[in-house]
Amino acid sequence: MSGAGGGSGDLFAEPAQGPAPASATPAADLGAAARAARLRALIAAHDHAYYVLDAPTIPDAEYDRLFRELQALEAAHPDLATADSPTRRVAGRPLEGFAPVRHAVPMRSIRTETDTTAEGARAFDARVRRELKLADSDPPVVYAAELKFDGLAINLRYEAGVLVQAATRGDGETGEDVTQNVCTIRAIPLRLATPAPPPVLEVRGEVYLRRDDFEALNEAARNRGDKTFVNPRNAAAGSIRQLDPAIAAQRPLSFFAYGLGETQGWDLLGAALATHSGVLDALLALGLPVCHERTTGTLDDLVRFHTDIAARRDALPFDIDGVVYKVDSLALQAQLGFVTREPRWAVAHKYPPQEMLTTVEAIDVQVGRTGKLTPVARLAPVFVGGVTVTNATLHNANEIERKDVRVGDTVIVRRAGDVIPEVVGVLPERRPAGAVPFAMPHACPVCGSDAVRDEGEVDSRCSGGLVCAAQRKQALLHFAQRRAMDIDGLGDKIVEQLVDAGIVRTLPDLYRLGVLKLAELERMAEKSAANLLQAIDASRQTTLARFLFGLGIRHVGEATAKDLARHFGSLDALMNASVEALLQVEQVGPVVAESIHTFFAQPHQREVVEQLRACGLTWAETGGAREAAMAPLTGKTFVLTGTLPTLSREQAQALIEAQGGKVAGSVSKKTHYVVVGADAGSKLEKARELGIAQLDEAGLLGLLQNAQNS
DNA sequence: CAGCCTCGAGTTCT
DNA sequence: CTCGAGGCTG
Repeated sequence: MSGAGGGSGDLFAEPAQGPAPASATPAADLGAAARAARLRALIAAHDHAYYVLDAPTIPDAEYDRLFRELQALEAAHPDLATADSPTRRVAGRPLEGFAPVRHAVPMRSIRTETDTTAEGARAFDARVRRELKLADSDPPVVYAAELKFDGLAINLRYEAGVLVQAATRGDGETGEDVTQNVCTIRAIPLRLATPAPPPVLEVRGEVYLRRDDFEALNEAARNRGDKTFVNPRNAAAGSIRQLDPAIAAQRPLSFFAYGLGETQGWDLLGAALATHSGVLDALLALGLPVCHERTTGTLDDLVRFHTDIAARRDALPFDIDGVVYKVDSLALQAQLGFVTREPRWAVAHKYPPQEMLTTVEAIDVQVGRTGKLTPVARLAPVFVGGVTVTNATLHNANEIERKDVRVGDTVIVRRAGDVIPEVVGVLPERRPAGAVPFAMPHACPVCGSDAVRDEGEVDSRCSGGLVCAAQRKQALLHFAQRRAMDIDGLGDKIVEQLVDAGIVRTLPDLYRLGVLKLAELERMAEKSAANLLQAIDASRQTTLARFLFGLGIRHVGEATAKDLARHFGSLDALMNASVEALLQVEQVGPVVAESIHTFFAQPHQREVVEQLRACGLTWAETGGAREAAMAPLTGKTFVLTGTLPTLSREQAQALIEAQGGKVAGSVSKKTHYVVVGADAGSKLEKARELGIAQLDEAGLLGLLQNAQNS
């Protein structure tokens, strides 16, 4: 089916024409009426293409031009304005309140399956078969499965094909008239795309906000200093209940149709309407947006649908809170009927909620390796998205101020596609009396040194440096981590004790530990003490890059440490390098060069380095840049994706780097090769897009072999 | 100078 | 994984 305009082929290639002159003659009025009708059809067709088919047909500027021409025409000829004119989408006066609307057919809720696993579908199937008195030998029941959107349920009433009223669900019997606001939603056709519309057609569906539209909306609100919305659902509901339609018009709301209310003459439309899925197809043909994430089939298909959607839930462009199963045959639906107010032929099958309410019990301040003070919300434990959450970072003072999180507040916690819990927002109405705004401390909570927040910075930092026990602990943990010195068994619990007991104050102290000292610690039996000492001992033999990374110089991470090691070849060459010499290293600019130079200019740091060398730390040194330039893969950038058959990611990286190549984390134009393993994801797609050479493990090994021989 | 690309740093729970 | 900042490129 083509769009609302009726389907002539030149619809999208309308030549530009100016608005009709205001001082039109009666003859010109006839032209104006035809032109206005033409414009309405064009705009409706473009809206349909953009919002329903998701396939824009003209540039925004061109659309705006058509729209303004129609507005001008209708302003000049008020009698031309019609009920289905798209100009209705931006017009309208603020309301005093919403008029109640009694639903001709109640808007029922559907019961929720309690089992949240994919197997929950079986309980529904079993109930349906029992009600229908089907034997095991009878054929399987056919179902329709679709998404349960997290938005606001709306009833749209079309009379003779024109949208005349939109109402919220309310209590199911009586809702509110929100026609003006709903008219601003471009995805909703103001006129049905059929030459023979039924006398009455009520369409039910969900108004929602796409996640990206929600983010953009909040971003704009933030820039204006306005209050932001907590989640897309609240934003959608708030927009629909806006009294001023001009505001609602600016909210990028979307809509999906999923069912019917009252109908008159609808049954004349055809035989396809024997099933729920046929009804949805018919609604789509009438120009209404219907979500394409749906399926029909038997029980196994429902289970598969639930599993599939669960896996892709976070990647969907909008929030859902589950899936819905319906008996597809309308005849069977009628046979099943209702229990009290809920249909027996449908069930909502929800996923574990990704958002939950909890309370803030305290806001603590953590001190990081660089001295950064990070406020952390201690939460009453909540089970959200499959795990119990008790902590959530609040990032910095700006973030807290923006969300205005206070101790005692009830907050919404989310665990989105990433794993990391996040405080989404506060419910101000649940705030206890006397809750005070959070203030960042002006002294380090660990060592009491001044906490400084530089001009233009969002972070506060403890100025105590290594005097601060927190920073010392973090520095030790960083030094010991796998990608640095790789000291197995030196975790946060042990470091905590070592520092608090005053046994370890500096990095070299680690290498002077003995069994006797370790025996003083809790949870440190002979065996684990021996293991730890063994791990520390093994770490003496290392690489220059690991050692540099382990020192924790600001702005020197793993990649930069490798660049520095390759360029200078020896620690002494690096320690004595001038800022100018440091700037010669690739990826090192003024900020990084200054940071490195300052670090090694401090006698205290040079002392630490000397002591570490005296403790027996060694690594192979090279001739530096000139020698590195001889390596066969110098200047080549690789990206690893997926799982290789025999090599681990680390092994592959080491092999590439051994010959001067570099392994980057993401694919870009500058990538030379992408090494593709099993279950490769988005990186492979990107590589295809950019036409970058692909290697499998054998190809990589071949390349390395060739490079070595040449 | 703007926009792209990469790296560093911080974060939670099992 | 994500954000922000530093470095590089056109």
